[in-house]
Amino acid sequence: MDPTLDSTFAALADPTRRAILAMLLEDDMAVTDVAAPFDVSLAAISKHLGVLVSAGLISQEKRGRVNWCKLEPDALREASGWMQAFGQIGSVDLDGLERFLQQELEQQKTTIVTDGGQKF
Amino acid sequence: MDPTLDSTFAALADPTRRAILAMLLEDDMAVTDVAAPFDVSLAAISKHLGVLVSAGLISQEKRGRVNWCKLEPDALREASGWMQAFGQIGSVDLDGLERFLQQELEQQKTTIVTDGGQKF
DNA sequence: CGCTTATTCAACCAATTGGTTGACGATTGT
DNA sequence: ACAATCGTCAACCAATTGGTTGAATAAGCG
Repeated sequence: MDPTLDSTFAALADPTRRAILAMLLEDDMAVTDVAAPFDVSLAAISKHLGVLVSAGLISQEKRGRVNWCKLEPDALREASGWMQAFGQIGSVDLDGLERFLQQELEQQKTTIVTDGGQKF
Repeated sequence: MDPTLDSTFAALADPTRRAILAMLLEDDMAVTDVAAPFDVSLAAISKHLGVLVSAGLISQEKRGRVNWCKLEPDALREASGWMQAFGQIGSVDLDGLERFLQQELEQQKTTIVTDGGQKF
């Protein structure tokens, strides 16, 4: 609703929410399907999705009884722009980024599978 | 101490801490000088600086009785990369990234990494 | 040595966060 | 009509966060 830098960074600070974003990168998903790989309650995931909606990082559209979640990557632009102010970062190697992204996604899934839902 | 994406984003989620980082962009500063423009106690700023140190976004070096704060922009690199991976997907190479993710998923199904080292 | 400056520490407080469970409204299928 | 499914809501709980104040530590100064 009021996507600020605060809410964007706060939303990204949680690994479960970052994993959700990575999942939504591949396809729009129903809330239940988003929740499936995680070892927390559906209500907890519903809350996480609410945080992501508030930050403008995803949108939800209810069709029938299914609430579809859709990535809104534009919301990252403002936060990304803030970081560009720190010019020292330099240009980005996209291949490296993809590997990095994939690694985190994979680590999320691995943690979920092997860790029995411990806190990460 | 163990700068993760979690701690980096969490540190950036606070506007006071972002302002501190912007100040340190121009010069290294003593804690007292960092605190000067803010309308909160020195102890509060000291805590904020502690959060930034834990996230690896700054370092502190005590010379005499003055604790100098120095920006460490490297810590922003992986966070910035994570975000830009999303931000550029729509305009750049969504299909390519999806193929990459899918391919890597298949590859890593066999080599399950239980990396406790939490690099991200 | 004693005063002042610089900074952290410790205890406390209110608000927020991430999680739970159970009840509930709404939609779909038989 | 009835039951199952989808998802949110409300109440609760423990841990964390951002803030306070006051005492404590440490270093420079006259």
